[in-house]
Amino acid sequence: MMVLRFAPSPTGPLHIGGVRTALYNYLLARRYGGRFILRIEDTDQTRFVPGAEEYIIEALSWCGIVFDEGPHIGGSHAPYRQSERKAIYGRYAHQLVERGWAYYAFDTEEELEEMRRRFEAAGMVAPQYNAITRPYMKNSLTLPPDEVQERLHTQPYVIRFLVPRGREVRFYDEIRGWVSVHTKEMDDKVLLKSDGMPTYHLANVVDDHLMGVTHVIRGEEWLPSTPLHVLLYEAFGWEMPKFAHLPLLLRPDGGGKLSKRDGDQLGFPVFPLRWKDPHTGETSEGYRERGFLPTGVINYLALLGWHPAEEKEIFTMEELIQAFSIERVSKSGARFDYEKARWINQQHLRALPMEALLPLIRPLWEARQLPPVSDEQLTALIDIARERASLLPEIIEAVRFFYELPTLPLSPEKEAKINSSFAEAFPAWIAEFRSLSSWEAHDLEGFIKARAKAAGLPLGKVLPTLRLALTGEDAGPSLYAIMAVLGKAEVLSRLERFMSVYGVQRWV
RNA sequence: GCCCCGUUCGUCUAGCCCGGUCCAGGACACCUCUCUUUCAAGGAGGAAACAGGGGUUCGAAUCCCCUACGGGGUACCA
Repeated sequence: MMVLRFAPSPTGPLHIGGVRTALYNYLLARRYGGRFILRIEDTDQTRFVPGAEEYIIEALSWCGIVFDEGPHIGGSHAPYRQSERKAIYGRYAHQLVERGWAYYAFDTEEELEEMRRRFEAAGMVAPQYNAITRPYMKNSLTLPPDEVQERLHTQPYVIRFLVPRGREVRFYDEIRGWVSVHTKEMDDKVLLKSDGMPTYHLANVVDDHLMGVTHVIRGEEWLPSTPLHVLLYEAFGWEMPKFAHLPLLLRPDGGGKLSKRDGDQLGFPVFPLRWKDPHTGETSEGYRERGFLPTGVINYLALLGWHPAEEKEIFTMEELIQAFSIERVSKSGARFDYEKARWINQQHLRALPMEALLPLIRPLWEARQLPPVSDEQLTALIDIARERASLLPEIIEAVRFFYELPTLPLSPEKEAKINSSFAEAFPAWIAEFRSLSSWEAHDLEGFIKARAKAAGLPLGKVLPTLRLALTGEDAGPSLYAIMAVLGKAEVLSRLERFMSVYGVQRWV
């Protein structure tokens, strides 16, 4: 059975690139009826951020990405927080030492620093802990056995991987094909830190094995350390999962990968949900708060680096699951295009049935403390506005006329669009509106068209003035629909209000 | 510096593995026209790309090599 996992570290909010990684894992798991695990990689206790794990879970849940196992729901491989699995890694690390694949190292931070300085002075660019420098360091390979035993009991130590000499490590990446690296390019990475916690490399390999993970889909930043992971699988004698390294999400200006720190400095959110930094108190907006639909975000993200076999762009999650395949993921980094994300969201917004849209709009309406509206009224307003909205709040903005009287007098530019001959005829029109028996949009349209024709006025002169009088705007939804939702009394009152400012005398 | 990965319209990409059907297809954005009281939406059309150089071949976006550029990695971070 196929088993996939998403393994974020709770060092802050999950950014949009992380959501995409989770999504691809999820899609593949669902596509082949596999299991999907959430694992929290919190092995760096110094970087722990309160609330981050909860944020990650809520964000993915909002996106519609659901797990079969995880810290929030349990499962047969619990616990799912690496900090709670600490003892496991220690055992495996020592096992590697016994087998000769790893060794103890006692060098202090200062000694490591000193080593780097020395080798840099000798012309080395970025000295590493490897076959060349290792002999000069304090570790169980250079120190006499009794001293090693002594130090093991009296001072902190780490366990480092002993990179074998003279080997070409090859592995097949499902997206990139064969990748190979020579062990002379690798360094003796720390496997177990002096606080007893594992580093990512050890923890990820041990957990993936223990949890039966069959496919590791992660960001490209892990590609260079995959040879180490390959060697670890070999050292343990475990079967390797398949690897796929996703191209990175790049900043729109192309200058590097989209990072958490970019915040919404770029003019669009980089987080799924709003995040308030517990240390600085800074908040960053999320896609949810911007008014994106989760399906819209997911759809856009799916297309950022993956292309379906057919030329189709709008997908539901279910359709994505059916269409997804790792072979069609592209190799190169993708820049984030906020305009296209909006367009895709618009497509989803239009496809959303009213029953689903209404409960999304009502809380926004209420949060703005707008006048109370019945479901019928709100439905009518949404109907009027949804065609021209890409984001949820735009629906409310498009019906501003409903809850806000036009500002009179109008701006000079708008004033210039008032048709004087029609303004002159206003009193007569108002009287006739008042005597109308039906106030349905369709009937209003019929009446206005007929009445304009009779008066010899082109619609293009009548409607803009009427719109200005009723909404204070020179553009917007169908005027007949606007009149209908506004209701007869309100329309008449606004027309009279308009007349009181733009009375006939001004136009004679 | 070294190592790894990448490079098709402004952007996301199709095509590349299995050379000819590609004077390179789609989408967003842009421009024009159309519909419309207006703004959107819709419809029609347009401009817009194979990083450069060498090979291989009758023929290369597609295969090989080099160069350039971009990105990632190079921590007791993930």
